Formats: sequence, C-alpha cells, structure tokens
Amino acid sequence: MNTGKRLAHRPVDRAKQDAILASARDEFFEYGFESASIERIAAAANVSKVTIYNHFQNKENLFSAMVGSECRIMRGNLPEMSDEEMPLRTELVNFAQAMMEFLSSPDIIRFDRRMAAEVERHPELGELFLNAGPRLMQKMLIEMLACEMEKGKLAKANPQEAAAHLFGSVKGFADVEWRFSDPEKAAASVTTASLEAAIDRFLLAYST
Amino acid sequence: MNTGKRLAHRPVDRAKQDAILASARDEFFEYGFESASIERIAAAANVSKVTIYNHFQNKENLFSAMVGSECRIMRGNLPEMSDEEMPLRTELVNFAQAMMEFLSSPDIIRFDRRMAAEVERHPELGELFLNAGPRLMQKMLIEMLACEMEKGKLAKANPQEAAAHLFGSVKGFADVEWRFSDPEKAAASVTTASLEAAIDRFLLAYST
DNA sequence: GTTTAATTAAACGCTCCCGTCCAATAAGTG
DNA sequence: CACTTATTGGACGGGAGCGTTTAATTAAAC
Repeated sequence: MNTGKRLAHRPVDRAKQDAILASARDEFFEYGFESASIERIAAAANVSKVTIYNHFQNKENLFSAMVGSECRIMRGNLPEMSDEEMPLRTELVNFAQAMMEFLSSPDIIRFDRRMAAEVERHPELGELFLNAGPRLMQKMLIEMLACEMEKGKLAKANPQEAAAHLFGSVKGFADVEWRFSDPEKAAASVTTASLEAAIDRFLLAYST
Repeated sequence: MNTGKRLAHRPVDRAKQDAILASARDEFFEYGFESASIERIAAAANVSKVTIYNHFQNKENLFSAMVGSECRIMRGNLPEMSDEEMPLRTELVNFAQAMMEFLSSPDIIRFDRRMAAEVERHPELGELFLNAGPRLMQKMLIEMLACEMEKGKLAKANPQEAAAHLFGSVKGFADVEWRFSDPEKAAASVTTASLEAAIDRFLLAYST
C-alpha cells in the first residue's frame, strides 16, 4: 500500500513556480492588483496561463502567495545586530545605518508603495507584511535598548518608547520623501553625518 | 469690440465640475487609477460621461485635477501654529497633537496610501503632494524651532535636523501601523502620554 | 426670440483580460 | 514499455471600460 504517495506521475516543476512568483511580483508591483494581467505574468514567466491557474487557482491566491513569498525574502534580508561587543554609540550607528540602507532600497520602497494601496482590499496582507518586516525590526530595537538599559549604558526608561524615538529620529522626514519623490534623489539626503547627529541627540536624551 | 468675451453662450456649471472632482476622488481612492471607471464617476456625480470628457479631456487629466484639488483642500486643513505666547513645552505638545491628529485622520491615510502607489506612474503628482502637505509642515516646524533657538529656549543646533528628530520621535512607529494596519486600531496606540514623553525627551536632548 | 455653448442619453468600435475548456505533448515513475 | 500527471497553445464566452460620435435638449447671453 503506497500511503498517499502517487506512483507514476510527472513531478511539479518548482523552477516554474518560482518564475511565476517572480513575474507576478513585477507585474503586481507595476500595475497593482486590479490591473495586473495574468496573461502578462504567464508570458513573462515563460509559462502557460493554465499552469498558473493549476498552481494558484485564481488571481487573489496568486497575489497572496506572491506577497507571502516576498515577505519571506524580506525577512531574510533584515539587518541583523552584530554579536560583538562594541561601544554603544558604534552599535547604534551601525544598526541605524543598516536600517536606513534597508529601508531606502528600491525593492523595499516599491513594496511599501504598492502594499500601502492594496491593504484596503487585503487587510490580512498588511498584517502579514507588518509581521514580516517592520514589527520584527521594532522588536529587535526594543530588545537591544532594553538590554543596554539593563547594563546601565542608557537611562532606565520605557524601551518601547525609546525605540520609537530612536527609530523616528533617524528616519526624520526621509521616509516621506522616499515614498513620494524619486527614491534616488531622496536617498542622497541621508548622510552619515545626519545619522550620527540623530544618534548623538538620542544618547543625550537617554544619558545616565 | 468684445475682447475675447464670448457674447452668447451657456456658462459652465461649476457645481458639476466640483461634483465630478468629488466623485473622482472617491472612485480613484477606492480603486486606484487604472481600475477606476470614468463611467462610475459620471454616474456618482449625476453627470454625463461626455461632460467629464469636455472638462478633462481624459482619465489622466481628471486624475491630476483631482489630486490638485485635494492638495488644495489639504493645504487649508494643515494644523496651524498658535500665535499666543506660551511655554515652549506647551507649544510643542500642542503642535505635535495637532500634527498627529491630522496625520492619522482617515482622509489623510487614504490619500497617503493611494498616492504612494500612483507616484511611480505620476512622479509629478508626488511632488505636488509633498509640496502641499509634508514639506509645508516640515518648513513650519523648522522655522518654529529656529525661532526658539534664537530666543535661547533651545540649544543652538541645526534646526532642520532638530525638526526631523522631533517629528520622527513623535511619530515613532505609528505611521507604519497607520498605513498597513487598521487605522482605527492603530490610532488608539497614540496616547497623550506617549506624545508628551517624546516631547520631553526632545527637550532633554536640546536643553540649553 | 435668436444665438451660442453646455449637457445629455445612447450607441459604437475597440481593446483588454479573467477563467475555462480541449486536444496534444512532455516528463517523470514503475 | 505503460501509466500518470504536468504543461502547453489556442480558442471561447463573458464582461468591462475608454474615448468617440450623434442627435437632441437645455440654459444663459444678447
């Protein structure tokens, strides 16, 4: 008795699956959910339209699957904290730098822009995105600051609030410009100097 | 000689013009540019489709006109600074409160969400929006802080940076939640206490 | 009342695309 | 080999919507 294992068949082509998801991402991010064309996605992925419907049933499912896949990828690319011991300021500057580079990357900006629009129709995807990206980063920052407060390097305070202050100070107005202006232009406005200034002010506000 | 003044004609109905723009806003914000239907807009505005084409030539123009109109409205609703003399802390708290209320209002969030997506196709509208809203508010804040620095109530520093720090600290992670989660839920997370905490940290960092 | 322009309803040509169906082929397993 | 499943290209029905045209109506200016 062959438990569920079908005996003779042609296996699914995983490469095609991936190609579909990649093309879907480009198409959906370019046109948005409603105006994206499954036929264009199929063509771009060098795949038959029927294959897409075999894998994903319909447009909604394809979109959700694509977002899930992208979230997984994003998760893997989140900036990490270094384990090494280093001065607090250096640690914060490094994290802030990695964070800003991540947030201002074209992929993330595109994702951010499109998801914002689609969230009204797909609230659950908004939560998915939040949990895969922003909230994770938030949690990392909170723990990091709580730890430093514990060690006495920062004034004791609500680490959640402190994280918000740090995160916000570093971002400043930059994210608004990223979203609504030419990202290349906007990215240039974030200098190492401005970043360090934010960190230094933060350290001043939270000095022991 | 009647210089350019046409002699006998039926004047344009401004009320219809406005009704079209209002319906266009609802439709475009609901469906996005590509999937918005001019026929639905016409129906919602109790207007013939041809009238829309007479006024706005095509979909692109209608969209641009709508955004321009909304920006003008938004401009008028920006929080203002009070002229009265009051303690610095009170002044900042008031401004921050007005700002957060403005930014978290459903209209603004809807506008923000949709515009983010459309900017890739209409970069000039992104600039229009930035100039009508965020950059104006930024400028106000910068001038306000520069003035306080001049008066010696705040430590001398780059007012542009200080504005970014204040604005960012107050926003914290809230704007991300607003954009990608249920705005009603997210709005509740912004308390007066958290707002005042941000202001107090800012004052600490910029104390003389 | 005459003139001019705004507005209307209806229909049209055109394009696009979702989701389904079908017959044919490719690619693995036993 | 036989068998089973994946994949393909093409075609179809159905719907939607843009932008245009037409002929008729309306409303103000003269």
